[in-house]
Amino acid sequence: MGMSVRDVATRAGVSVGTVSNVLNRPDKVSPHTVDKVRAAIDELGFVRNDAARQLRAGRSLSIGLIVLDVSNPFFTDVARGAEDRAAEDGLTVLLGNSDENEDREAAYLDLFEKQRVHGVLFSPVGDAQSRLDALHRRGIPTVLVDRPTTDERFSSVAVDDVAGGYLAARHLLDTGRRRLAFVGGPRDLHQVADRLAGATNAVDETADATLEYIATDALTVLQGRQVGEAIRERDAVERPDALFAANDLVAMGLLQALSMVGPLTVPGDVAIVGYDDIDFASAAVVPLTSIRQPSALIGSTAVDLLLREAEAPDEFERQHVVFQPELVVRDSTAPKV
Amino acid sequence: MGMSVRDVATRAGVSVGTVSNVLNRPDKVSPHTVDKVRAAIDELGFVRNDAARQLRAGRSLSIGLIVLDVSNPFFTDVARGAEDRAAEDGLTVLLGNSDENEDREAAYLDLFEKQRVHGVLFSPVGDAQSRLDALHRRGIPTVLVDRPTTDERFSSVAVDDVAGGYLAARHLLDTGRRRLAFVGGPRDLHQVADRLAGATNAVDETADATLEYIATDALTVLQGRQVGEAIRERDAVERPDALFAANDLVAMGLLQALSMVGPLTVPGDVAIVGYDDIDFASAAVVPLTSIRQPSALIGSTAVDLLLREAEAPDEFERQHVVFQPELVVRDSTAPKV
DNA sequence: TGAGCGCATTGAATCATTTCATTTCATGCA
DNA sequence: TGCATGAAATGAAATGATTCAATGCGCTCA
Repeated sequence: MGMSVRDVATRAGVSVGTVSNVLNRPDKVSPHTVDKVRAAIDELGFVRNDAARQLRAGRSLSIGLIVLDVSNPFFTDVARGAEDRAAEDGLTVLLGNSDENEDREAAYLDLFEKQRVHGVLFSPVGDAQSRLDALHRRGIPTVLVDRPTTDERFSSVAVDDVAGGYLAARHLLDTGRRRLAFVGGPRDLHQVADRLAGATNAVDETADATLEYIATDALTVLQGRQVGEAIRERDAVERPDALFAANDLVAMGLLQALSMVGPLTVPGDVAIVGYDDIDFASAAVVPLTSIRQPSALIGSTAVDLLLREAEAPDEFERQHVVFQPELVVRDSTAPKV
Repeated sequence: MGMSVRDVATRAGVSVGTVSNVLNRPDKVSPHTVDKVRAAIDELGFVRNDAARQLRAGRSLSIGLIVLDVSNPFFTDVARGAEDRAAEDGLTVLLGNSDENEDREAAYLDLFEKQRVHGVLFSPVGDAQSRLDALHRRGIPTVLVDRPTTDERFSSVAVDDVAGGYLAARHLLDTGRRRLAFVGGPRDLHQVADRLAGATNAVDETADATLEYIATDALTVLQGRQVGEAIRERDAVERPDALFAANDLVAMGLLQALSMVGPLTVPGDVAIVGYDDIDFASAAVVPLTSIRQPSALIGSTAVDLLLREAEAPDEFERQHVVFQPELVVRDSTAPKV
């Protein structure tokens, strides 16, 4: 228990400096000595103490990542991308789940600061201005994730939700639909606003097409089901022939309500497009057409920007990376027959 | 930047020892001095360096937690319970996602050891014998989560899956069903084996009841759908009138296949019980009866045992805590009319 | 007045690692 | 043989918070 470099040094008959060199720059040490030291490490079961390392180094070997919801596959994929990229530089990702709660978010930021992380990646709850100001004031490299910004103090990595909205609506129009409806809310979520804006752009290009906005209180299956039930009751002339849901959960609710009961069919009477391309989307009763985001790439890119900023905080130009989403076509939008 | 207790001490005109006392035992310091020191801390923006604290203390202020799948709501609830309990003792939970991958699991264990965590909570991948042996050899307090064991070297916190299986089957029998089928696999998952065993016990108590085992390769929606489609095609005499799925995802697949197409209804022709009571379960087309596990309680209890062991490693008697699951009745098992 | 008490404060030592200026030593070359 | 060279190894210093034995100080009471 509690073996230190000093114990290893004694055992191997060398100095502590040499043990440290074996650990960090084995090429600077003669092969014979390296062997002796490695043998001593094994015999004693020595495990490096990260705290001492970090104290000496002035900062930790980790990056903090705060997501809005760990159980959302989008964020777990982002985390995976970040971990893999960080591992390339021998760094670890500390994962915090804010659960859209500002107090939890603030608690994680405090923790990360005490831990002297290299920097923080995060998807802020609300506008988080005060917390962002504090991070900037303290000079902690910070990259905003899935949150477009023009703030020049921070880099950001996001996906073009306007383009995603356009893709979805364009696809519906291309497959012959004309009476579109966008389902989602609340409208002050930037994802909702942007996706709707993109859809609007596409509809505006097409003379005889219309787009209705149907608001929900949240992006959940239940909310989608309720909207779906309301739509089911409408007269045929009032009914949209295509629905674009702000995310896959809402889309699944719509699908359930429309296809379960009554005479309507998907995609026969109504086509549905979701957003996020979660696993459930392809496993739905009618496999769901959706918009896929390059989640892992978002994570790795964010780490990349973070490390570059951490290396040269003054010179590094903050960047705003925006990825393009991708349309994944499945049965729920097959053309009308 | 880089303010230390020394800077704070200078600013406040006191010694470093006093600053430390203000931080850790403010009642031992005169109120006037406390104010001076707090003011200096604010003015300088001093943030404690965890690495130095941990170095001195000999161990970190955290507990490691490794789960099989962060996106499974069961595990995020466990994590929440653990975090809350740990916070009571001023500790942090480092969350690692093994994703049922032994290499990732091993990497997290290494990390936690270098960090000198208080101990490790984990839900091992496979039998993990070698990793468990290593933890024991090094004297790292370890609590197994959601993994019943009789191993006297480790405490464990789990849910009685046999009882859960019994509850589910008993409920189906009580509501008048007689031809039961259990759907799930692979059978070497202890959850699958135990839940099936419990269901078998219940069926054995009832003279005219039968239980069929229908295997799946994994516990996913898709696998459930496939089984559901096969059942839909059976002749009425061959068809079960009640299905008990090894988890809610499988149950949802079954529900989709049975209730979407064809003449069968749920619960009219076939009743369905799931397991885990995930959010989706109550939002399904037919709200799903399910077995709920006290997930947060599992997490907090595990931390509890861990801390008691960490305090007195030699005296503390390892414990095997087993919680009882709970039946949550919804529409999918309404009695036959 | 001075001994005795207790609260408040001090600051050197400690934790484990890394770094780097210095030392050691073998080798090659004149 | 004497000297220069450079690779290898050394060990003291530094990182920042905490602890604890020692000290200071104000007060009471004889």
